Amino acid sequence: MGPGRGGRRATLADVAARAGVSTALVSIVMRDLPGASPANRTRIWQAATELGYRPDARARLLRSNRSKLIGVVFTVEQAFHADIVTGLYSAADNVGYELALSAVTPARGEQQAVASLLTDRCEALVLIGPQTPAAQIAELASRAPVVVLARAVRDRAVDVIRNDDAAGIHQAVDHLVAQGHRRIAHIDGGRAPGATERRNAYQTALRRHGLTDMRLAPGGPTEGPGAEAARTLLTSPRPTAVLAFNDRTAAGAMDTFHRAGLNVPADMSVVGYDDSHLARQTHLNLTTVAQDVAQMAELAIQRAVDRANGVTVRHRETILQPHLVSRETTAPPRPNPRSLKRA
Amino acid sequence: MGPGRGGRRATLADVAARAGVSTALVSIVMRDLPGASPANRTRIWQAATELGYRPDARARLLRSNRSKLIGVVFTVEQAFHADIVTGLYSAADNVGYELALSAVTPARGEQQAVASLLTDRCEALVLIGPQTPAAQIAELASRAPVVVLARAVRDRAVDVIRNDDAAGIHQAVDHLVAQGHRRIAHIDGGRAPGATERRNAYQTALRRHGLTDMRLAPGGPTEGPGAEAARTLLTSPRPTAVLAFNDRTAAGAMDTFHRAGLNVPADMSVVGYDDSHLARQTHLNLTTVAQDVAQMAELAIQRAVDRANGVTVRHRETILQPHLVSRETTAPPRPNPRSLKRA
DNA sequence: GTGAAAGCGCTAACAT
DNA sequence: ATGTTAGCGCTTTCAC
Repeated sequence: MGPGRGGRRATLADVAARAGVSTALVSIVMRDLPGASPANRTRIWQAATELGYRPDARARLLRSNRSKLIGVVFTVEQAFHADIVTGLYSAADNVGYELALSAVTPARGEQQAVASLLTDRCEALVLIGPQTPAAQIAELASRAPVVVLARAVRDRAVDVIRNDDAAGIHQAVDHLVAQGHRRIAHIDGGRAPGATERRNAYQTALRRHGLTDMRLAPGGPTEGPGAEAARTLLTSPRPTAVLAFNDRTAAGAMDTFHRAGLNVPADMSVVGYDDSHLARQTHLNLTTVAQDVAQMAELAIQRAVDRANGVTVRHRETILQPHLVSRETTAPPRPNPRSLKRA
Repeated sequence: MGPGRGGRRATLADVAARAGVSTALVSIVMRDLPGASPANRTRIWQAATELGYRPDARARLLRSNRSKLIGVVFTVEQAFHADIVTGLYSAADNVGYELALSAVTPARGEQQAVASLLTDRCEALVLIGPQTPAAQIAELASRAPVVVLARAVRDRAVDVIRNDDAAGIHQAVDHLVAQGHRRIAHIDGGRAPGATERRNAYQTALRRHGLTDMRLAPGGPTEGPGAEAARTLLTSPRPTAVLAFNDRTAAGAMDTFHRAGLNVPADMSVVGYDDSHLARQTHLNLTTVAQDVAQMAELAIQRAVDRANGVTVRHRETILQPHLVSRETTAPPRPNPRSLKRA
């Protein structure tokens, strides 16, 4: 039975000794490189298995001076970040890289998360929706290639992959207007990355449709602020549709509406943003603006690897087109009793 | 200005050369060990800063043959896991360890997550709510100390930190019964870790109160199943209270109730489990059974470090007492509408 | 196809 | 207080 855990972990040398070959040969076999006879291949694999040998990542990387590691900074509570991390894993795997995850928690800032990644000798860093000021991110970029995901950072030194917030919001507004909505409110994301872009786009979009009845409610990127902001929208004249900063904001808002006895979408349409796994939950079934997470992840890894290998990259900023996913939280408004009276 | 990124990263030797001292001395200073003159300390720090020097974790750990690394396997979409990870970071920090995070995603199994941690030479592994069969976990434990969090695993080889599910459920039931509820349903967690324990405890607890009117709805650990299960509870005779497997299940159920025009808690009381950050969201404000996450995290790290250092640990399984947090989703049932008949 | 030997960047003994 | 030296486990020439 297995190696137990009493003694030292098995090393390359142990395997070599047991197989009666040199360490160099074992190294070749373990990495599946050409240059070893089939006979030795099997013999070495067997010895390795018997000893429960696992290569030591530290030593390997120290020697080859390539960590094949991409550092990822994400916020542990953000559902959308989780979706992206999922995508990053597959993308990295495809190009032979590993991910080093470093979480931002209420007690662990982005600085700290980044510092540990640097110590790990990541070849590049991917920051998901970072809150760090652009100047600091730029400075970081002088130490390692940096790819920023889901946030706009205008700096020549950092790569950015993000979605076209304006386009997404416009699609959402177009959708609502096409259904006949005229009073469309927006619950914004406060200081969250992308909030400003979406807020501005909301205003532009309404104007473009000749709608002057704007209703902007200060919100935030989570359910709580969404629910609270929604309460302020209950007062007459109530909007017939709400565009939320993201899916979580939307979920919070819907909760408020349901509690107030409103039916979504009959009495109130709601649109989210992100198409996170939350939106797809059958009980929410939220109409939302989808960012192509898989593609974002793929591009981010691609970019990170290219930079790490000194490939010259042309576009520092890649802006992806989002698309509306129409589910069941939007519908034409039903005639408002008060406007009927007026008519 | 900084080091730029054209050349090699600075090494200990570079710093030593620049400061005009030996590498050993630099090593001492970088680790803040006693044994260097204040004069050299400042000189070395300055040289290091000028060169933008960062110690290489790999080399350091390779040499000292202690990785000071605790591997953590978690599921990226689970809110409760996120809470635990947050706690683990602080706990590890307190004892001078780092965390190596390895996520389980829809496309990346627990096996794979564990394998990468093993390659990283983590001194111990913490598995959060793993789904892996006990036998495999036991086998893993022969390769490295393993601490399992939030799941029962009866095996001499692995440490377990979990909460007393039975006690938690009993508290919840006691709370509801004290408020006057007699028809209490349970939406279970399906095959999720802890689901069986909670389901059994529900039945025991009701019996203990002489309540024979059980209503067990098959659910799951997320909102979707919770919402769906709740629909089956709407039929008469409706329960007056629902005990959900966890907070997410509860959130899904509440959503269904609100849509059905029920008021929580007036028409239906709801209790969750975990006291995840979700439960604390002001819009939910969920009565729930709280596991002390900080303490779980602390104990897990403690245990992991002890094992890694060969300390003999007495209790392989530590069972924490949860406690009920009474918020605003529970209240005494109001008289059955059928008897009031629209009064 | 295979092996010997020289490091990767660092720490830990042991000198001085 | 400071320097010298020998590796940690691995990959990579460069011989054979």
